[in-house]
Amino acid sequence: MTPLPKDEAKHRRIIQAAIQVFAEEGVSNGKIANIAKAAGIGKGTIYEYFRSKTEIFLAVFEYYFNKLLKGYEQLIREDLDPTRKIEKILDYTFDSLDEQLSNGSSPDWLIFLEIFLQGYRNEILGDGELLFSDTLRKMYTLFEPLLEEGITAGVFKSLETEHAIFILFAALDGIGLHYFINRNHYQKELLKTTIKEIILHGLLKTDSRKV
Amino acid sequence: MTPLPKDEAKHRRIIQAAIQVFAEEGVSNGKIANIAKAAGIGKGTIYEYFRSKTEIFLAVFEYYFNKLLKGYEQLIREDLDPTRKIEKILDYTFDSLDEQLSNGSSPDWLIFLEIFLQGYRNEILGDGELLFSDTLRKMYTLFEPLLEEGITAGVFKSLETEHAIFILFAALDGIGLHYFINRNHYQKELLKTTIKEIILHGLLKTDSRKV
Amino acid sequence: MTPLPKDEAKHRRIIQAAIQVFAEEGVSNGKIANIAKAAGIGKGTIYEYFRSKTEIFLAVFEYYFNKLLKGYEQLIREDLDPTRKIEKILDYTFDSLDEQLSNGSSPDWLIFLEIFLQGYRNEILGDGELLFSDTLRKMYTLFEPLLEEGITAGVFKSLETEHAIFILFAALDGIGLHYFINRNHYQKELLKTTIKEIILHGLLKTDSRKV
Amino acid sequence: MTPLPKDEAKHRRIIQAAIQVFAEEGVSNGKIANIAKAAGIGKGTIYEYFRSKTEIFLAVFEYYFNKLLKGYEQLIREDLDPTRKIEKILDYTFDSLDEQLSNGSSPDWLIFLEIFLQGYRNEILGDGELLFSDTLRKMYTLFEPLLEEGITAGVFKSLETEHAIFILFAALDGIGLHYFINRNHYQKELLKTTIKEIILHGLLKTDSRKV
DNA sequence: AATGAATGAGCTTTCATTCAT
DNA sequence: TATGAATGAAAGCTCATTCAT
Repeated sequence: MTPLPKDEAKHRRIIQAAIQVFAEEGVSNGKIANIAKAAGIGKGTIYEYFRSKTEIFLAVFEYYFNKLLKGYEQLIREDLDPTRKIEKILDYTFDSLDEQLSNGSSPDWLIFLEIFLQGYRNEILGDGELLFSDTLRKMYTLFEPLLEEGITAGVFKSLETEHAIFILFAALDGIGLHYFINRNHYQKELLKTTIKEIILHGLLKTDSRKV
Repeated sequence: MTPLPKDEAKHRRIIQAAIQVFAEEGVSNGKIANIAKAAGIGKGTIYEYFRSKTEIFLAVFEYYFNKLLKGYEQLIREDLDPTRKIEKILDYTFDSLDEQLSNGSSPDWLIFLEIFLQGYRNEILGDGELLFSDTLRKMYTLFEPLLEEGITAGVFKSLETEHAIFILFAALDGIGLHYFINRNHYQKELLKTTIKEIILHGLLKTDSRKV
Repeated sequence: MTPLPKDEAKHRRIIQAAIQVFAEEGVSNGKIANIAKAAGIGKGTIYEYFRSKTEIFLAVFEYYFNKLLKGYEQLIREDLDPTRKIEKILDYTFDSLDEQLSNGSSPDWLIFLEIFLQGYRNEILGDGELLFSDTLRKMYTLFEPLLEEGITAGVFKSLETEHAIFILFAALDGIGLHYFINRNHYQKELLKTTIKEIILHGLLKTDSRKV
Repeated sequence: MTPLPKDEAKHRRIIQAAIQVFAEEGVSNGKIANIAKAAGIGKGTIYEYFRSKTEIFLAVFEYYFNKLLKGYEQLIREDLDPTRKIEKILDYTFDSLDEQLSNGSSPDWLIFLEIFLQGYRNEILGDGELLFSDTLRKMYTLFEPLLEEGITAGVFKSLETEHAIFILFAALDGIGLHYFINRNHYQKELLKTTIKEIILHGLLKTDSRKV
């Protein structure tokens, strides 16, 4: 009850086709027939590789998740001081969004979100495994060492890491999403600088608490 | 192409019913028949008030948007110093999320997001009016005076307001969404304090730039 | 979870259409679309009256069962001596088969059998309620009083009624089925006489056991 | 349009596999893929031995028919008086049914019937050769000598053999089928005795016609 | 104005059959 | 000769929408 995939390349092609179709038609609106057409295969062939539409959802979700994870993991492993790393993570997020958009303009982020929402609702409603919120938390934890490193080094404030990292990731996600939606109305570089400024140095001009 | 509604109360009841159904079944999965049932009216009657399911989407979206807008507008109009206002906005966001969840736990935020995604996709693809991204920007602008006030008063740094406010709102949205999804894994009060700390005073322990 | 049927007449019309289609195409081969067409309604309408194809099976089965039951019940209630009743039951079986065949020649008996087989298999395999074999036994019991009456009256041998009646009914069923299949190769009247002869007086010329 | 089979053993293995699959899934529901799996060969190989699923049906039918025929033929050829032969035929029918059921409980009789029904319907509807009802009559004739022998010997009444044998076989078939379905509710030995009693000596206590 | 029975386009999924290897 | 990946016709079922009452 797992070994369906035969031709690994075709398996990937179907996922790519699904992404394309979901991007154009929406996730719960995306038709299997169109995925097949986009993949250049017969409708029935889809079912040689995936047991159901839901299984395609999950595969697409996993694909994105791993892509995201890999990108961030690499950054976090780099030998840089924590402040610089945060800056790079921010830059990376914006840049990879832009890249996605130029590469055919398929709004990947939305697909991810849409699958997530659908899966998450099922999760709440009792069906489905606790996949989605767990997955998300796996993402947060990825960033924890970064924060801990900075705190240990005495560069960052000694915030409660678990909650602080949640905030940073969630904020980044929100900013990414909104940037994506409004990409034509804001200047990327200015956004990047401003975010760094606020996150690193805060909104207040003078820190009234300093001794 | 506008004057359908006759009985204003019934019109509202349908929207409420739609929210309830969308919350339980998802937006593109929510059935008109169930909306009618939840509203206590006949299936056909829905079509006396809305021309199509899409029109219901939009009405629900508008309803949420106005609710959000009203909540934030009120806060922004209050006679408080800008720093305190930002704190109240944060508190309000978390508290109203919690309230939504306790009131029957129907995940309103998700509905908003789901409708948004769907509408936004159509926007990109050329159908549909430029409603969604414009709407969003209307939201941002709401916060602008708050920032300007703080800058003028010399309390906030003199950031480029348009971009700064975009960031603050987007971050808040992301944090709200993730909090919603993970509400059982984090402590609300600790989150609130940490967010304020980071946004207001920044992540760095000592501001190397201070004179 | 029962009150689907609205228009009783249409409900019956669908069952009739199903019988017709099952007769022509077979039970598991009979298409919903064709049932709809035969009933002169839309495909979707079927599902306003039946939740699934299986539910149509069962309704058709029930229809036949009740028809059979009613026919035999009436005969058994008649005020005749037991021997004569057995003869009438036999006559009735043959005559109603012939009537079915002349009325458009749709082989109802086969449909009954086919549904039975399908349902019975599911029964064996664990799905499905113990409907079919129970139903069948309800049929047998119907004939029990007839036998008991004859025994009490000293006309029939004192056989173990439960088993004897099983045999008589099963034999009748078999004979009915085979007659149906071979109706053009045998003479009805001769069959009827011969059956009565064998069942009532036995195959042996001289009953060697007689005292 | 006949010479497909190459490897006789594999041909038989496919038939056996088909029986197994039909027994579990039903005839029109039985999947070629599963037959192949059960036969331990590739799906495509089936088509080297059979042109279509229908051809498999027919082969299975033929297989059963020959098995039945052989069993009864053997009994009829035995050197016993006609009365005893009838008794043995009855015993044999019950015993081989029981044996089938204990041998993995696959309901072979049902498969035979199901294929028969399907084939017979096509026969009626004009497709298909006149295979099924002819086949059945071949079965009846098998028993004719038995009856003739008894009549000639003066043991049996001088009934019209063709019709009488039809009745005896049809009754036996019905009894077999019903016994199969209700095998847990009746006592085999009691059934056997009662059947013999009724068939041989008739239902009536005193034969009023005897001189 | 309100209804819900009727509808059919359209969806996912299945599976007998083909055919390149 | 044997295979199983590929296929698409076809089937059951859903549901937004219509419209007679």
